Amino acid sequence: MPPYRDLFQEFGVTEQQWRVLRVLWEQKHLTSAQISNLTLLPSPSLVGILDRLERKGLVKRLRSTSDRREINITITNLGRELQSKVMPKVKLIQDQTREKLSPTEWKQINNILKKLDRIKIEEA
Amino acid sequence: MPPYRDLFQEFGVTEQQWRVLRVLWEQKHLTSAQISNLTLLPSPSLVGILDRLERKGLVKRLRSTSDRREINITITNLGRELQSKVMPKVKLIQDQTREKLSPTEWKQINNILKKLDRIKIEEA
DNA sequence: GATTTTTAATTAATATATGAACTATTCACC
DNA sequence: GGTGAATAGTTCATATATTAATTAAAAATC
Repeated sequence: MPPYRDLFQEFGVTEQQWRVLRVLWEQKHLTSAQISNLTLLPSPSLVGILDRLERKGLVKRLRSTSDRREINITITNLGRELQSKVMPKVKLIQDQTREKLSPTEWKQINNILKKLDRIKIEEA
Repeated sequence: MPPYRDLFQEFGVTEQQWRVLRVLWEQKHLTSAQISNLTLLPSPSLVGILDRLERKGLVKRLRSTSDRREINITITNLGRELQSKVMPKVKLIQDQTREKLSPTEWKQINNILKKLDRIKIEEA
């Protein structure tokens, strides 16, 4: 099993669920659309992902009072605890991955990916 | 909608279904396990993908007589027709993609991907 | 030759992706 | 100030991924 999935599974979340927690960690609250933009997860998928995160008590949903169409999503204390437990191990894996490429290759692939991302945006 | 998905949808197949047809195009028949290796599609997914391809009359399943555990999968004439209709348009899109990168960048990313692929195999 | 182990394909349960359609609000314009 | 267009979130139907479990057949071992 791939290293990240393996790690996350140990803590009972999936890779996509982690992506959501990750952006919620830094912003106090976000709407579903904002999370979708930050994580590139499609909003219909997000409904289920948030359901499952909520069921585990890792996030909370609160309807906005200013615009009653919006729903503010917040990470809970439990969610924060998870982050602090898992994040160090995530960093470890990241470092190991980066070490498998030379600094030059690392720069090259980042440039190319950036370039391809620009193309993607043009097409959208 | 991404260009390939867009194209395939016009002809009523998905990207994964196309990946299967693509490898069947060249070999007279393959087992599910062989298709899984060639396309990197997990075999449980393959069951459904082959079901849908079969329902559309694009492939056929035939139990092997030599080893009755195996099932030989063949592309039908209809499947072959689809290939010859769609393949030219696929090539067009491929060329357009390659043109968005310089020859140097193209080489760089291929080298890096090859390297990362080797890493993946090591981990497996 | 009967028992155990492997292997090929499948099923099952859960999670996610994709595209369309729908609901409730808000906004824009007349 | 009401009506139609835009927006946020959701639901729906279908397709696929993931992991574990299951079934049938073949191979290996004793």
